[in-house]
Amino acid sequence: MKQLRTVRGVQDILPAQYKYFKAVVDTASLWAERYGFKAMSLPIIEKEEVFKRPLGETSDIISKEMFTLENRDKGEKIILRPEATASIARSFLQHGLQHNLPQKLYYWGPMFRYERPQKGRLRQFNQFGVEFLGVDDPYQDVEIISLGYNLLKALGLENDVELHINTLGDTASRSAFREALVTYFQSVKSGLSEDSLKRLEVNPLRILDSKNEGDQKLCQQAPKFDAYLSKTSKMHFDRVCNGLKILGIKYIHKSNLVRGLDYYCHTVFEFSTKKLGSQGAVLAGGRYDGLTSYMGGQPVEAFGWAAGIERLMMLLEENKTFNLKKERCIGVIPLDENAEIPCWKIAQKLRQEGFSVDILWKGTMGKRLKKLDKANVDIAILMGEDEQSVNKVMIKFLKESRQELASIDTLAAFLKI
RNA sequence: GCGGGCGUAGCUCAGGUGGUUAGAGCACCAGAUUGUGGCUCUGGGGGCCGUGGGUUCAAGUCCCAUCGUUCGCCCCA
Repeated sequence: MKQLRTVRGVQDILPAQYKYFKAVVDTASLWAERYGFKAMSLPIIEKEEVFKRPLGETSDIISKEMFTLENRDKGEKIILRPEATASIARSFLQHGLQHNLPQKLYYWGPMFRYERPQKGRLRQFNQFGVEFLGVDDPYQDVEIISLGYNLLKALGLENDVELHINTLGDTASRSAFREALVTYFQSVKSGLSEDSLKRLEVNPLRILDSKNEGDQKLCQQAPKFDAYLSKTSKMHFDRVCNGLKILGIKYIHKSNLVRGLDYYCHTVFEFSTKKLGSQGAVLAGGRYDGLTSYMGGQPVEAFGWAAGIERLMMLLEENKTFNLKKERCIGVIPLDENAEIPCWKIAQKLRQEGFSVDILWKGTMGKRLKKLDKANVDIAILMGEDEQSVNKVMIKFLKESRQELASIDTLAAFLKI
């Protein structure tokens, strides 16, 4: 029989890696809560419409990366969510959260995109995200970016990433600029690369960050966004930059930073790394004031970001400067049959006292100690005939190569020191 | 979706121009060690050489396809 394996582009995360995954989620949750965000959970399946308009029909995610399902009884189309910001907006409207602004929400969970797999790019991957709804002050943009910064710093990754920011302006500025770009690039169309010809149709702003040399040359002569930015857009962005300076967060203004999703406006940013090949973005987001109105609700100003948990996990694994929390754990070894039940009771009691305890029922003492040593366990508790006769156990401190007898009744107190 | 590299033991990898029973290190198991782990030594188990087809007297090795992975493009977390 053929060996069963995971489907393309998805992965198991075994305990050896999961500890890093958990470190990312725990650290991110901790920091989100320090900023006043509240956790919530969203479904993995949604109606297609939740994403279609907000992300844009022509976006890659909608046009070619959706996992679709059929809802059997109604024949309606269901999709596996490709991201969660639109889900948040849907949930926000569904439950009337706009009546209690602002809302600070965070979530994490799997997302699905039908892409060509690569290192750091999976078809099922996990994102951790925060969304701040009901705020228009540019300093709040900075506040949320600083949460991302603090998270990366807490993970010991601040030297692995760069912060890139840009503004997409308001709708009017952006469409004026877009028009100017289209006019310009139409006039030099013959010099554009094949990819950029497509971009000209789908997302002309994208031509600006083309890696093609010919495109880049043409871009030098292209209209500049600055000339089309409205006064308020400019002020917004200046204030964001100023806020970052106030908090001492280094950034690079990349005027060609564009997001592929329609719902973004004004500030967009990404923390990106060079250590993951072409999958550089580890934590990215921006402002999306119009998102709720795409769904038929009142417009609500909002700012948020999402981080790729697996990408951060990979950086963490490589970096090694991050200290994983390790609980002190104990292994209990009954040396003969008579010791089994007393040992079991001891283990139960210690667990109730808050210790992590494993019982090793079988094997020679040497084998069992060896197992504990390999598992990096701190303390072994041994009980054989000798100990039982005096109502004690042997406590072995594996890291310190010493052991001493301890009374069973006062064991928990003894170990807590 | 497009172009390139790579798939040999659980892991990391050797296996010139095709030629006996496919190797190493680490890991695993057992013993040296019948109440004491780490160190050392000795032995052992493990392989449809990713899969399918083809060329050949003969394929881990060459060819084709396919799947997976990886790098770049695209895109993105």
